Amino acid sequence: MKDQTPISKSEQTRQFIIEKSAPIFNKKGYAGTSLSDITAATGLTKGSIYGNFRNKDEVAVCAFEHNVAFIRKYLRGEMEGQKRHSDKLLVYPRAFRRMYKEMLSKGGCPILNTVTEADDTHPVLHRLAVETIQSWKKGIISLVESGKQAGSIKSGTDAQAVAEIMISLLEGGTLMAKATGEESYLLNAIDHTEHLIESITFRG
Amino acid sequence: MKDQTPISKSEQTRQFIIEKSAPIFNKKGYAGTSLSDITAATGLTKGSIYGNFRNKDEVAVCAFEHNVAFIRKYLRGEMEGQKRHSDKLLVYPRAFRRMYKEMLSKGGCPILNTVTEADDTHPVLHRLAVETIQSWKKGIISLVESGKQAGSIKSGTDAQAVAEIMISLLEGGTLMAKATGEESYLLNAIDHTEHLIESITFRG
DNA sequence: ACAAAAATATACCGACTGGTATATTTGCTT
DNA sequence: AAGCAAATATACCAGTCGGTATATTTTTGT
Repeated sequence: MKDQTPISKSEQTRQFIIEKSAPIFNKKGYAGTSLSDITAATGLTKGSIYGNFRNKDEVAVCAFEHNVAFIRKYLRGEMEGQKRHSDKLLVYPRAFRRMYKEMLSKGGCPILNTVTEADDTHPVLHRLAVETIQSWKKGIISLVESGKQAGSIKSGTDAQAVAEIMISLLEGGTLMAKATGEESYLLNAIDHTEHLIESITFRG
Repeated sequence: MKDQTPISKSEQTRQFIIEKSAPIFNKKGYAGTSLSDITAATGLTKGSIYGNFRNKDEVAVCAFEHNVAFIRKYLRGEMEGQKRHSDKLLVYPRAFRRMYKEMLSKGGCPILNTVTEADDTHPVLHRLAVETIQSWKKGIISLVESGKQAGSIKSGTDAQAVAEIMISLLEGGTLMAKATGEESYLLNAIDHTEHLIESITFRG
C-alpha cells in the first residue's frame, strides 16, 4: 500500500515552484534571479519556498534539470523514428529548427545560458551544464562512429571534430540569434550543420 | 599653452581604473562585479571611483570599449597586411588562433560575455555589444562582396550567410572551449572556418 | 612656499539580498 | 467534527549592494 497517493501535496507545489521559476532562471541567470522573483512568479512566500527546498541553489539546479529534461525527451523521441545514422544526426539541427522560436521566447538555450553564467559564481550548476554538453558530444561521436561501421558515413570522418563543430555552430547560432534578434543567425547555422552532415554521408 | 600637460591626473587614474576593472567585468559580468571588486582591484576607495565616473554603468561601458578596442586594433593591423580578399577574411580565424589562449585567460571574448549577460539587465551594454557584432558582420559581408566583384571569391556566394556562420562558429567555439576547458572546440571551429573561406575562393 | 582647486578618503544612507525561527493556516485521518 | 501533522505565511536577521555628502589629502598654478 506504499505510495498509493500518486502525488503528495508538497511534491505538487515543489513541481509548481520548479515550473514557474525555471524560465526565470533561464532568462535572468542564477545570480540575477532573486527569491522575490520566485515568490512573485509563484504567488507563494519565502517560507513556503524554503519549506520545499533547502536553498536557492536547489531550486536553480532543479529548474535547470527541468529545462534540459524537456529537450532531452524530445530528442530521444525524434531519434527513435530514424534508422540511418545520418538521419539520426540530422535530428539535432532539425530539432533546433522546430524549437528555436519557443526556445528563444523562453530565454534561449538553457545549457548555453547556464554554462555562460555559472562559470565561477556557481560551480555546481556549471558542472551540471558541462556534463550535459559532454553527454551531447558523446552522443554525436558514437552516432558518427556507428555510421562509419555501418558504412553509411564516410570512413575518413573525424567524429570528434564533427561533434564539436556541430555543437559550436548550433549553440553559437542560438546565442547570436537571441542577442541580435535576427533569426537568420541560427537558421544559417542550422542549414550549414545539415550540409556538414550531408558532406560526411554516403549517398545510396 | 593649452593642454601642455599631456595627461591630467584624473585622466590617468580614470584610465587606471578602466584597465584594472576591465578584466573583472569580463570575468564576472556587469551585475556580478561589485564596487568593492573595483576598489579591491585598484586599491582606491569608492569616493575616488565616483569622483572619476558618474556610476558603475559608466565604468562598465568604458571597460567594455577598452576590451573591444584592443581586438579591433589588432584585426585592423593584420588586415592591412593582406591584399586578397580571401586572405583578409582568413585574418579572423587566424586572429582567434593567435589570441585564444590570452583571451580565455582573461575571461573569454568580451563581446560574447557582454551580449550573453546584459540581455535584460543592462540595455546600454547590450546595445553596445550588439552593435559590435553587427559591425563585425558588415565587415565580413563587404569583404565577401568586394571579393566577388574582384573575382577572387565565387560569384554564387551568400555573403550574409557566410558572415553569420563564421561569427556563430567562432563565438560558439570560444564559448564551448571556455565552458568545458577543452581547447579543441575552438580549434576545430577555427579549422572549419578556414575551410569554409577556402571553399568560396577561386584558386589561381 | 602658498593658496586655490582638484582628487581621494571616510562615513553613512536606504534598499535589497539569502536565509531562519516562529506563528498561522490548511488538509488528512480518525 | 476533532486533533494532529504538514504546509504556508509573517517577521525578522546580518550582510552587501550602489550611491552620496562631506571631510581630508594631494596636486596644480603662481
